Amino acid sequence: MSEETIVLKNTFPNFSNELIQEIEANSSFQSFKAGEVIMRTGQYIKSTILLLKGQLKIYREGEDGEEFLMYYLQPGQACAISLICSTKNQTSQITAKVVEDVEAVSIPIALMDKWMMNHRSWYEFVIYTYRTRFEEVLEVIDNIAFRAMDERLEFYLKRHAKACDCKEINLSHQEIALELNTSREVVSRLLKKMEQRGLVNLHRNQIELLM
Amino acid sequence: MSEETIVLKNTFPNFSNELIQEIEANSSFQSFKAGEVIMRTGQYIKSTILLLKGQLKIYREGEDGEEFLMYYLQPGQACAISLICSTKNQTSQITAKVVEDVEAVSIPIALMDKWMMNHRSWYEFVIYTYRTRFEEVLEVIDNIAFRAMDERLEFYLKRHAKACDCKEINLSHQEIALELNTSREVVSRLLKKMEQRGLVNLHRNQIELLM
DNA sequence: CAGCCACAGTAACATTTGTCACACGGGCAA
DNA sequence: TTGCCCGTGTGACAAATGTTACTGTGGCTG
Repeated sequence: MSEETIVLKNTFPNFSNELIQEIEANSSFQSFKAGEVIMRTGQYIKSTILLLKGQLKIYREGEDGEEFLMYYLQPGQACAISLICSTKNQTSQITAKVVEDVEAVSIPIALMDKWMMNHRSWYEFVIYTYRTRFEEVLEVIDNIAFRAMDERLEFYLKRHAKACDCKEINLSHQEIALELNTSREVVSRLLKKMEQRGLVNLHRNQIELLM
Repeated sequence: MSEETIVLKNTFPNFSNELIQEIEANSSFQSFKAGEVIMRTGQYIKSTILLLKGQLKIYREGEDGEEFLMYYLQPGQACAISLICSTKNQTSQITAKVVEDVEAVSIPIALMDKWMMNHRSWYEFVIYTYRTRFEEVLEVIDNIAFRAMDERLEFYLKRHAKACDCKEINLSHQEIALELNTSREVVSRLLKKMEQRGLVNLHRNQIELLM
C-alpha cells in the first residue's frame, strides 16, 4: 500500500476500500502554499478537493474586495459547494484561500456523480458534508443578523481557539477585522474592553484567551 | 389517474412515473392554514414536505423571538434542510410558517434515503434543491454582511415583487421590519426616502414598486 | 545606530441604526 | 356619529459602528 493510500485512509476513515482505490486511480495529489487562492468567486468548478493536510479558509467576497469568513476546512473535509455542482458548468460562489500549506486530492466533477450512486460511503460523506456546512452557515447568519460586533468577536475568537486547540491566537487586529468585515480600530476597541473584563490578555500579534 | 396524481405530476414535472407512484403509495397529503407554524427550531424532523400549493416562509429565530427571513418556498419546492437529515434524529435549525394556505405531500424520512439510490429523478431534485438553497443563503449573507439597510430593503422589495410577480406589495412596514430584523420606524424612514427618489409609491398597507 | 514599518492604542467626529414620543388619518364597530 | 385601533410619518435622542488622524513602540534592516 502506497504512502498516499495510507494518508487517505487515515484522513477519511469512513471511505470504503473500493472507494479509496477509485480515488487513487482517478485523481491527482496536489499541494498549495499558504496564501494561495485555489478557488475564486465566478470561476468554473471543474474538480472538488479532499483536504489531507493544512487548512483552507472559505469566504465570501464583497464587490469591493471585502472578505467575509464562512468557515475553515480541515483535513478530512471537502468543500460542500464543489460537491454538488452536478455536471453542469457551475461557477463558484465563494473564494478559498490556503491558510496553512495544503496537501489535497483533486477529483474531477464527472466522477462524483457516479460515485454518489455506486459508493455508499461517498454518498454519506457528501450528505454529511452538506448538512454540517449548511448548519455552520446558518450559525453565521445568526451571528451577523442577531448579534452585535462584541459578541461576534468573542464567538470568532472562541471558534479560532477551538480550531487550533490552543488559547493563543496569532492574528493581528487587522486580520480579524477583515474576516468580520469591520475595521481594525473597532477590533482594537472591543479587544481592549474584553481585556478590561478579564477575558483576554493582549500581546503583539497574539491574543491570549482566558475564557 | 387520481386528481392528486395529476397535481403532483404537474407540480414536479421532472419526477419519473415510478417515483410518483412511490410517493402516492407511501406519503400523505396534508394542508395547513395561513399563519400555522409547521416546523419549529429544535423540533425533530420526521418527514419532509413537498409543496403543491401556497407559500411557506423559512426563517431563523433569534433567542428573543426575533425573526430573520431566509427564503420562501413555492409549489414545486421542498425544504432543503429536511431533505438531508439522513436517518439520524436531527433537529430543525429553522422555522417554517405558512404564508398562504398550503397543500403539501408529507414524506417519511426513512424513504428518502432509499429513493436517493433508486430514483434518479429524486436524487437530482434533492441535489438541485440543496444547491439552489445554499446559493440563496449565501446571497442572504452577502446582504447582511456587506450592505446597509437601505440596500437590503430595496433587495427585499424586489425579491417580493418577483415572487408574487406583481409590482404591488401588500405588507405593512411592521411586517417588513420583522423580516429584516429592524424596526418599523427605520423601514418607514427608508421607504420615504425611496419615495422621494421616485422608486416607490406608498399607500396604506401597500407599496407600489416603480423600478 | 538610524530609519522604517507593521502593529496597536486612542481621541474626535460622522454616519447609521435603534428607540422613544407623539401626531395624524382612515376605517371599522359600538 | 363617536371613539378606537392600526398603520404611518416624523422629530429628537441614544448607541453602535465606521472614519480620520495622530501617537507610541518594538523589531528589523541598511
